[in-house]
Amino acid sequence: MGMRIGELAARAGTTTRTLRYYEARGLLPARRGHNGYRTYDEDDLKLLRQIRTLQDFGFDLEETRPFVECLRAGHPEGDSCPASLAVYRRKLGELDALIGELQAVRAQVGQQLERAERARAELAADAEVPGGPEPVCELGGDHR
Amino acid sequence: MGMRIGELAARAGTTTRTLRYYEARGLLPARRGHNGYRTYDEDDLKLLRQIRTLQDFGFDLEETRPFVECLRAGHPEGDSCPASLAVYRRKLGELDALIGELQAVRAQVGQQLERAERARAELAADAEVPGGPEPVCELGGDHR
DNA sequence: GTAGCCCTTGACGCCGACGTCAAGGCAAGA
DNA sequence: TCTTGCCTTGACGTCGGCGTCAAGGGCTAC
Repeated sequence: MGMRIGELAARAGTTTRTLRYYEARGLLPARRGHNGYRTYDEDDLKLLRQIRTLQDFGFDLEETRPFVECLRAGHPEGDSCPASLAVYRRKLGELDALIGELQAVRAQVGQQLERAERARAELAADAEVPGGPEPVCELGGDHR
Repeated sequence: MGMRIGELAARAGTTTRTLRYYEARGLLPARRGHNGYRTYDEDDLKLLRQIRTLQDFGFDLEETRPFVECLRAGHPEGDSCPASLAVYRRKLGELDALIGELQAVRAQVGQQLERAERARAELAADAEVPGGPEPVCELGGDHR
């Protein structure tokens, strides 16, 4: 029934280093066999998968703790407890805020790009009038 | 006309440490006075403001380099050069990709939250039938 | 016995953009 | 002269989530 750290890591698609790190952080403690080896069971795999899923969502390790504790308290899902739901909600707020900021930045950068492109177009057009097209600025850009 | 590092930092709303860091990175070299003090002028302030603006947009320091070099080459704006426009475009792509990922995560987390809330609602409803409402799980959550 | 694989702990490395502290120099005002 | 305030260089600390290396122990197969 039990497995050692290498197998657990492989089954969760992660590394032994990561598991030891989680243990050091108190997130995924391990039992020890007679020889000092860490021993895990299927429940640990479930905990670990919960952590990894949330990590993939961009949750901090600390934010996964309520989910892990909820599972260890015997609940069917990591998000069966209010503390986990609270983390979900907080994360949604953070995501919305971040997405909003990034969209604002995206708009600003887009405007800057358009403005700069218009400025270069005007320079090019001006150059047509006097004495033929002259190069404007070739600092490292478009070549190749 | 010249100013020392403290004044430049204050006028740009940053710190002396930051300016020394930029200099170490070769981004904002400084002349030196007779006593070894760094000396800056209004052009340096302009360079610095360009860097800070881009940093606020989330650009890496290295990504600001083409803008700085463009200004130092005598162009009116940091984005008057093709290399700068290339950075703009690359950044737009990165932003779009990132925003897309975050929106996908947001949707997933939203679904998880709804599912978990429904599950709890069903548990609460089930509890109504037998012998009155019983507490479901109070691990650290909603209190206060 | 010995090769080979897995395990153990400990500890330093990484990345980016600085913060923070230490020890000392220069200039100006009281 | 002494204090005050700004300046200098150098170097270590921060944060998260591990990667990577070192030195050594355990167990199995041959």
